[in-house]
Order: sequence, then C-alpha cells, then structure tokens
Amino acid sequence: MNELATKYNHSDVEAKWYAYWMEHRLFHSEPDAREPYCIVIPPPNVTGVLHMGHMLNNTIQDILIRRARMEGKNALWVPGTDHAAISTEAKVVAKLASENISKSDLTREQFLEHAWDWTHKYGGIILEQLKRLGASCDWERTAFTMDDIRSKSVIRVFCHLYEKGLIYRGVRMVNWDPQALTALSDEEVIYKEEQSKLFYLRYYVEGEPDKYIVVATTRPETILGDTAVCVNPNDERYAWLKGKRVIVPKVGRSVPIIMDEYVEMEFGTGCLKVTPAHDVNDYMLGDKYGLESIDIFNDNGTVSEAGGMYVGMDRFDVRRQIMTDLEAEGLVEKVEDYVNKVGHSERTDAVIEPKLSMQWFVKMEELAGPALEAVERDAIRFVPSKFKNTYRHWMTNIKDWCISRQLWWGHQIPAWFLPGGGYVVAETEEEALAKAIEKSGDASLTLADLRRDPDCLDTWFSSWLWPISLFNGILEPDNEEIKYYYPTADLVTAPDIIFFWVARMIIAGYEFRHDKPFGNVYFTGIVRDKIGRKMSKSLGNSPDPLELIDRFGADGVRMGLMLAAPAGNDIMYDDSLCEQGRNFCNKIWNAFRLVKGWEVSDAEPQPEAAARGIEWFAEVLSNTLAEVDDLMGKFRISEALMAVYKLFWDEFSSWYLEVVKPAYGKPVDRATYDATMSYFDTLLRLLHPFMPFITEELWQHLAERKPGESIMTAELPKGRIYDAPIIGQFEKMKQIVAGIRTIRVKKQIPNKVELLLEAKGQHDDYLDPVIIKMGNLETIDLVDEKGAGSASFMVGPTEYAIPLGSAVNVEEELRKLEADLKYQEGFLATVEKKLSNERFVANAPEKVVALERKKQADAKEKIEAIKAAIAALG
RNA sequence: GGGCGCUUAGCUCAGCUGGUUUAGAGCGUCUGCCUUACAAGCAGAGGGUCGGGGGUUCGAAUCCCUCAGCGCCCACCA
Repeated sequence: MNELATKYNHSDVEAKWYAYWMEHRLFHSEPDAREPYCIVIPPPNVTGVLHMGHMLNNTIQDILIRRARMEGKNALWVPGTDHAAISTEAKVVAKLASENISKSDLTREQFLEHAWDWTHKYGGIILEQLKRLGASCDWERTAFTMDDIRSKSVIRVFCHLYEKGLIYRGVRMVNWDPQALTALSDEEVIYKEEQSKLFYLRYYVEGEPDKYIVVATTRPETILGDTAVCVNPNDERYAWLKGKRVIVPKVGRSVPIIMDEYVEMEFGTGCLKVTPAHDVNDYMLGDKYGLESIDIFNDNGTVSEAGGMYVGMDRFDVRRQIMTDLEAEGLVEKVEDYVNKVGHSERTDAVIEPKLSMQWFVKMEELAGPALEAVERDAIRFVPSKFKNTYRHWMTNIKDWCISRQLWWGHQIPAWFLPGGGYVVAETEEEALAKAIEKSGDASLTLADLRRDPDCLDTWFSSWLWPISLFNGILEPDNEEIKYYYPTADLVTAPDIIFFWVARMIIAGYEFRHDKPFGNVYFTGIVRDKIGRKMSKSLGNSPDPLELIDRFGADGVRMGLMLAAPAGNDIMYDDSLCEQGRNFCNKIWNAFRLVKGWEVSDAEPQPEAAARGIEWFAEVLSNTLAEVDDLMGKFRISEALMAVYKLFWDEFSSWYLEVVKPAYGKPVDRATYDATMSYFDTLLRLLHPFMPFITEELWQHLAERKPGESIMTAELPKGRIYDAPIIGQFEKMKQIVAGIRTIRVKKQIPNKVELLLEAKGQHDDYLDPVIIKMGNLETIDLVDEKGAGSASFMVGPTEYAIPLGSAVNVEEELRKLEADLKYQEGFLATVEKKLSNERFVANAPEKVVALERKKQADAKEKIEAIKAAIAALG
C-alpha cells in the first residue's frame, strides 16, 4: 500500500497538473449556450513582479472562477497587463541613465524602442508567476493596454468624448511632478503629514518705511512669485492697509493689498501672500482680482529666469538660502515649527508642485450620473457595502479628470495642431489632415505641416475601458464576444483604486456600453505583516511569494491567505497561516493514503457502525455543501473555506473514517468502500477551487480518468440544509465517546483495553455499534443502578459509567459531579429568574417563554440525575 | 475640519433586523500519547462577561447616547 509517501510533496504535483490543464486548454472559454461567468483581471504593471497583494487578489479570483466552472457555467478569466505609463517610463529613464543616456538625447521613436525592449524583457514575468499560484486564466486571451486593439480603443474613445464636448483643453493649475516631469491627476497625489516650519516675513508698506506687516508662509521661496498680499476685509487690524501696497521682502517688488474673505483671520498673522502661479488657492485669488502670475519654477523644480534670483537652484535649496538671506536683511519676524500636509507623487514620491499648464481634461459631472445611480441601487453590489459611502462621496464631488501626461510611453493624444493655430482631433493622421484642411480652408496642407500633441494619456484612460476593450467592444460593439461576456460577473480589487479604476470603469461601462461592467465588486484588504505594518520593500517585511510557494505549496499558500481574509479586512499575514494550509494538504493526502490502502471484499458484510456512519456523513456533507454555497454567494470566502476545512478534518477524517475503517489487516466491504470513495470524490470537488493542485492529483488517483478529464470541469454537487435526526444522534454519540476518552486519559487506560459502559437513564441505542467501536467497548449495558467503583459522566440527563473497581477515586468523582451540579443550578437560577419575572412571561413571545420552560425542565432533570449520582457515591 | 469603520478568549476573527441551554471558531497554550493514514499527527483540557460609563427593554455582545483608543477615506487653511 505504501507506494505513496507519508507526506504530500507539492513540488512533484503542481507543475505537472498546470501543464496538463494548459495542454488540454481547460482554461479556455468561448461563447456558447451556457451561462457566462467572467472576471477580468486587474491588470498588473507590465514590468511588475508578484507581491503578496497580487497573491491574495488572484487567489480570490481563481477560487471564484474555478467554482463557477464547476457549477456548469462558462467561466472565463481574462489576464493581461497594464503599461503603467509613469512608473514604466521612470524605470526606463533610470535604466538609460545608468548607461549614461539621457531621455532628452533621444528622439521619441528611439526612446519608445528602448521602452518596448524593456517591456519585452520584463513584461509578463508577473503573469508567469501567477501560473505558479494556479491561476486558471485563459492565457490565449492575454492582453496588454498598449496592444493594437486596446490602443485603437483608447483613441476612438478619446475622439468620441471630444466630439461629445466632454474633453477639453485648457490652462489649469495642475499637480506637477518635477521628477517625472508630468502633470498628475488629483488622485495621483498622496498627502503626507510632515514636520515643517512656518516662516513669518516682514512686508514693508510702500512709501511708509517704518511700517510693515507680517506674513506667515511655509514656502518662503515662493515670494519670488508674489503678486499680492491678501487680508480679510473684516479684519480691523488691517483696515488701514486698504488701498496701499507693500514691498515683497528681498525681491523688492511692490504688490497690492487685496481683501478677500477667503483669508482666515485666525491663521498665522491674518495676512496671506499670494503667488498665483504656485498655489491652487492663490491662483483662484489671482483669477478673481486680475493679478499677475509669475511662474518662478522650471519643470524640474529649479528656479526659472522669471524668478529673477537664485536662478537654476533647486526649490528646496532656495528655501534654505532665502531664509538665510532674509534673516541677514532683518526681514524675518520669527520661525515656528509647524506640521502640514504635503502632496507627493503617487508614482515617484516627489513633492508635487502646483503649476499652471495647458492640459487635457474630461468633464466628469455628466458622465458620473448613471455610474453613481447604479451603485446606489445596487445594480452593482459592493462587498463590503461600506465602500458605497466612499464611492458616493467621490462621485457627488467629482472633479474634472486631467488626462494628459507629459510622457512618451503611453497612448499619444490624437490631436494635431495646425500651423496657423488651433487643432483637430482625429483617429488617424489621414483623418486629421482632412479635418485640418477643412478647418483651415487651406487645401495645400500636408501631414508635415501638422504637429501632433506630444503628450500621452493617463494610464487609467486605457484601463477604464478594460472590461470592454478586452472583448473589442469599443471597435466592434456588436461582436459576439462582447455580447456574451459583458457585463462581467465579479471584479476583485483593492480598495485603494476605487477612484482610479473602479469608479471610472463603471462610468465607461455606462457611457460606452450603456450597461454596467460587472455585477459585484469584491474589495480585498491590504496584506500586512503580523504586527500590522503594511508590507513594503523598504521595510523588507514582505515575503517573496514564489519562495512561499516553494516552501508550502501553492495550495498551502492559497489556503493560508484565504483563512485570514474576510472581505475588506486587512490581513495580518504570518507564515504560520501557510503552515496550516500545508498541514491541511498533508491531512488530505494521508486520508487518501488510508482509503487507497484498503483491500475491498465483496464477501464481507457491512458492519452496522459503518452503515450508520455513511448515513450520517451524507447529511453532514449535504449541509456543508449548501452552507458553502451560501457563504460564497456572500463572498465570505474565509468562512466557506473554514467550513470545508472542518468538514474534512473533523467530520470526515476524525469521525467518519475512524467509524468505517476496517480492523487492521481486514478488508473493507464493497458498500462502505464505494460510499467512502464517493464522499472523497465530492470532498475533493468541494475543495478544488481553494486548493486546485492536490485535489486534481488525488482525483486522478481516485479512479480511472480519460485523457483531458479533470476535476476542474467536474460538477460540484448541490447540498441542502436539513436537520436530519441522525445528525443530533451523532452529536450525542460524540459526547459519549469523548466522555469515555476523557476517562481513559484521566485514568491512564490504554486505548486497546476494552471497557464496559453502563447507561443509566434514557439512552438511544441506534448508534451503539459506533460508540462501541469508537470507544473500544466490550458492550453497553442499560442499568438502573450503576455498579460500585465506577467513573461516570453526564450526557444530558443520562449518566454513563465505566466500572473500574478500586481504581476509582470517589472523592474526585464527587468533586466532578458537584462542579457539574453547581453549574446546572446556576443555570437553572438564571432561567427561573426570567420565568419568575411576570413581565417577561407577559411580554415575551410564546416561543421564547416555551423555550425557557424547556430549559428549566431540562436543567431540573439533569440536577436530579446528578444528585442521584452523588447519592449513589456517598 | 468632515465622513466611515473598528474595539468579543494569548493571536486572527464570526456572532445579520435584541431572546435558540449563564458567549463561538481556527490557530496558539497545557496534559497524555511515536495507537500500522497522518507527530506537518492523535486524544483530552483550560481560556473571554463581549473597550469604559450611561440609557432603552421583561430581556443587550446585539439598539441609543457618551467617553477612550485604533484605523481608513475625503478636504484649498497659507
């Protein structure tokens, strides 16, 4: 029997079955008559590598997909990658820098060549890593946000929105990343609290050399761009300033005093310096009062010619230098410590510089309407639902979306400028030329006269189309695939991209398909280490997923992650979770070794105990199947997995198998064997979505399989919730057996010594064969009075006793019984307290009162029995 | 400054619209076992009064108020 090792060796198994699934194209889906079930993968960065977040996220998706497949649906999981404009471009720039090549030395074409090389070299590594996890993606459909179909879709959508008047170009204050040298959307700015200083500077009043006012600022370097000082018109302290001008310290420029209620009188000194070119609010003031706007910074964050001094110096160096200089001139009143929030680039972490520039925007308000409504009325369900609030808040305060990025890696904006001013938007160069000629009235124009906007689109401007563009639903809106797979079923993603991606996909869904992109959104938590810190490269607290798979097996790791991951809750990851998963694999493996080792005999009659066990397990199995189904429907995956875990380990292995197991060296009867194999088969199916590899391995061992046959496509049976009498009987039986075992442990009676059990009181003998086997008893006697010198225990009101002669410690028995009595009496007291309360009896529902009376009767009965037992001892 | 969420055994969590035997699970802990499927295992045991306070109710971990702590999201206070 022992050609199978005592331990499950995952490394032998996993590669083999993944190859088998691929070879037989079991992940592949095409439209057919079945109900579709589709998930589109949140496309990871093309040059990314697998981290724990991906592991969690993709394990969940794979579980959902595999389950749907086994439920008979046409399941499709579409994989792909995202070009990740800024971060990929940054990596390429860094790589070039290490070769002493600067981006500015290259033409756009040359740079893109490098970027594509990079993409081909590192791109898709992450998808290969997902295979190790067991991800059952349809790899024949692998897509990329910059492949041909996806790129053309983006361009078409841009033109569509432009023609609808929803895309515009304009000069706005944007978030500038001086490192990546591009504008960012508001969502790409992360505000971090930082310890900084508040500088109080003196602005002398023009023409009154002895008078000055004090202005507080965190950014003294921006005084180079000051074009006004603002005070609150209600601020009496500064009423005298009305109509006057002040001199910007050091700079010497005379600027007007303006009055606006925007200024908080309580903050700082109540005087605000206004730098319209470098602060969003100042820009607003500048706009309102027609102030001059001086852009004092270059794109890389150094001071520009317009700054007039410190030209070429970095903004942070200037901050230090200018304070020294101001101090020297006696223009500094004081400096205070101050904590404020500073915007950082999400991708490069550079401090954001608010900057006026010409950018492209999408008008969002109108687009957001249907998308907001869909989530409000649960046409799209968020799990957990608390994210509805977050979503609603963002959608109702939605700002226009800055979609242009000053990058080369991405989808170039399809806008062409005419030599005489103005521009046209078109899908192709030819079309652009035609439009340009029409617009300018100059038929002699050629393509060479047009200049295409060099900017690219925000990465999310392609990924918001993902559920549509994967099926080519933008370019060919009526094709069979989009009609069949769209809307997709579920989306699994992290909550930090709810605005970046989820909200925008919903918007795009309604705008371009007039339908939602998915039915449910499952928001995962963040994977943290066991003391709650976010996993990060710099902390070095993030395990390498592939190494984990090597150590624990993909099934073990999947299980480890799932055990700790209720929807929306962060997961405190610890290796011990994977250990538990690995141990479970081992348990399944060994259970299989047991049944596989049985010799089957047609002549052997079925023992009564086995027949009872089979009857019982059928009910337990059916109940769990239904329970798991229910839990999965609510996306309570960790609870579903726990239910399966307990079913297999406790019910099946610890009870069922022990009940039906033939004596050593004896064969098992046919009926029991067949039932057991059938249960094992069902258990493997139930487990398969969670642990695909080991279940396939064992399922293939379980019976002869045809080539290409797989548990992946085996049907998952449906169960039903039903409280069969046998379940209650079995639970009572377990208590009796546990009682016997406890006595064995306490009295140090070896398992192989057969015991006698006496039952005093009501006792159902239906499961006696099971009790006898599991307790290793000689017989069970019904008695009126238990024999002298026995150890006893209570199950309900029934006393069970094992005669032990002189080995029994009467005092210990007494102590045990008295403790039990005390508990029962205490319990009875709480019940009777309720029942003696007239208002309870009068107001509580009849059912509740009846239950309390039953509790009372039961407790009384038990107390009587215990007292009798005590009397018998004494 | 607003909004949301959390606080239940050592750890991670479940406990939905209040009543189902004086609170459940997994892991860990303790005790005894190498019992021929499994020591990555088996059997058994112990462990919390549900963050603090107040209230509603016949009855609250479950509803309300309040205090404290933690976390997340949003927001232009220089």
